[in-house]
Amino acid sequence: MERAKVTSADVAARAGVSQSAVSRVFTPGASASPKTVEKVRRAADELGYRPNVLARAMVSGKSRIIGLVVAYLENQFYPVALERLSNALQAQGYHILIFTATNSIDGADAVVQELMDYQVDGIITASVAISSTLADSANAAGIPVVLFNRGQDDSGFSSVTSTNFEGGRKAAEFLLAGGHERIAHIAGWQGSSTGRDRQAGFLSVLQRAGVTPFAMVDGMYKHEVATECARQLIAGSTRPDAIFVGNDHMAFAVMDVLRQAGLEPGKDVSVVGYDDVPLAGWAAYDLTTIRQPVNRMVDAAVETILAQIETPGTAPQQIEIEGKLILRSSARIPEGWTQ
Amino acid sequence: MERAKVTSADVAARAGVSQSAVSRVFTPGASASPKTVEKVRRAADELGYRPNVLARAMVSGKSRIIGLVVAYLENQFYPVALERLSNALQAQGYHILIFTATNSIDGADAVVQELMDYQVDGIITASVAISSTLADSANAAGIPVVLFNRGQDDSGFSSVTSTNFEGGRKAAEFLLAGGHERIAHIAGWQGSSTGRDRQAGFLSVLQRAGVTPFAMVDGMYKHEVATECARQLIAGSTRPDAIFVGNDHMAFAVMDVLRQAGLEPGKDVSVVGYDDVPLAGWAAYDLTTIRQPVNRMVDAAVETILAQIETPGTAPQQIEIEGKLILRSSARIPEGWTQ
DNA sequence: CTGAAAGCGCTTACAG
DNA sequence: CTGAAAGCGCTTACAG
Repeated sequence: MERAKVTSADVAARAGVSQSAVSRVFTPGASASPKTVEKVRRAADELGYRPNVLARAMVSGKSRIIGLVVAYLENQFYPVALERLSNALQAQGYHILIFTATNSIDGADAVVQELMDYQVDGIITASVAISSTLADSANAAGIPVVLFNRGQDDSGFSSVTSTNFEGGRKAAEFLLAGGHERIAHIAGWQGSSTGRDRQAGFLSVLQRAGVTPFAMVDGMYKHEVATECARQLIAGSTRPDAIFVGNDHMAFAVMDVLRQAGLEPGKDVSVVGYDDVPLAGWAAYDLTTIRQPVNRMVDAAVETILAQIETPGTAPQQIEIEGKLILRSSARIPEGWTQ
Repeated sequence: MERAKVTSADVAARAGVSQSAVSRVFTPGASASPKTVEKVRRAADELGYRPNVLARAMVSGKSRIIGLVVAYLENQFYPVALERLSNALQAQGYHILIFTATNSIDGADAVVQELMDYQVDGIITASVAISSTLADSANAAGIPVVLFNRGQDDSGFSSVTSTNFEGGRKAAEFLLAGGHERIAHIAGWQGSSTGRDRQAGFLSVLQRAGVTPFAMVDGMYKHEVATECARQLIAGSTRPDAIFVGNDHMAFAVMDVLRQAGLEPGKDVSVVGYDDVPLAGWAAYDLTTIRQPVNRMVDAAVETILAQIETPGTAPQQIEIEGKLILRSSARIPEGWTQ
């Protein structure tokens, strides 16, 4: 029962104008007399005509589609970012073609290649790195790429992150000021820039203070891995009195393990996370954490990618947005501590 | 520095064959001699050629794009579903064009219209209803629509839900069997079929048992609304001894409120949710809930939409998948209770 | 199996 | 402002 698609030619016939006239009426900025506009709009309404975006994309070379590669959707940070990203892009007349990837390099590559087959105007990768081969390929095709919440030095791409090194420092300073003596770190995935930077910032402060971390392991940004790490951390005869965890998602797992072992976060063991996802503010966790200002990060990503798309020649930029420490009850607050 | 796009004509020239030959080599099922295939593949590789999906879509009338409308991304149920949906569709060579919507009818309508402009092969709406006007329009265009986690009687669309009425019954039976006497219900949004069905099932059991609900309010599927509802529920001189909450996302808010008031879920007040999102299984909540088998729901949605796309004339179906009660510690378990 | 040609539904110079 | 025409990059009958 599929009604034949109505095209601009159908509208033209009904309105008694040329097909080009119809096109102009639907092209912002094109010129048409009020009378033509009127006739065309009426005919279009009667016929239920809407321009075929794909055809427009073919001839104009602009698809108004942004490819988005995401992973780690269990981590609340990403759905929240995705929602805002989609809204911001929709408001500008762009839409998101979404690809889910594993966190392996290969996974992202295959997916980005497919993205390019769709003639996307730009690509945003969230929490995913891509190979330099593919980087070259995107660059050659003139497709801007923005790395979201991940940096990649060699790529020549734009990136938007929080000040991860600085965030790691803040966590360490806070924990040190709290008088903790056995500070452990369950790090973010060491295969990612964010995991490495947070850890490096954290270590830099400890080192300058002459403190050796109680323990340091890679939590891989995975809930189950963090659970296992936390179990082992508290299994020995001496335990950490503080744990800096590479992101909130893992910190929740750590807090669950502590409580099940009868340890109270904030009292027996201080826990500091990274991100400040909504859940971190819920009473069940009330997690002290370094906030990644997701809204500002998204806005920056949108701004930079649109600039590169709409003003060819715009240079890629590496944007870092400061994150601040959010004090809650999961970690002891140093006497007289002021941000 | 944008290298000119390489087209099938470029490849043809280099391979010394016609443009049609190149097209055939890249069209699954088309005929080409081994020698042609060899020459074309080599030339394509050397040039870095990949078919333009948009051009293919235009002529074939198949975009291999599925439009997805989502909302409520803070509720963990949806990101989890989205991830699996995207993976399942990618595996079949389809991709998702994502639109975020508010939960208002108008929002979804505007968005679905835009989706159709992209010539999507099908539309999946998660947690969003669409108007009958738009339903007509999608039907007329022959675009299958699948409602995910939402039903809509009049639309003639496919839908995939869990057995919501039955789920509401189960919750009520469980709570009654547990000897609770003041059972409240913070319902899912009454503007949605899921919210209404769960409530109706719940009420049907209470009614047959001659029990009047202690209180019944609409939590709108919103965390903050549920927080407020819970506060009021426990503010009076008599309190509920059990609360059935329309989904897990709201149940978490309820548990937070109870604890902050010094009430222990599962002991002072039983809480039962709906969904069984991953967080429900984490120790901090350990929420008793009716599981919506998200994987099976997604698989059913994919199956039905692909059937309708690839075999025109396939009738829409309303699929209901059974959800079972998951026992955890947030609600008292009746003596000798067996599922 | 293969090439020449038409056509998918648009936008955009080009003349008028 | 407007129409005729070319062209975006493909697929697909149609002959051979």
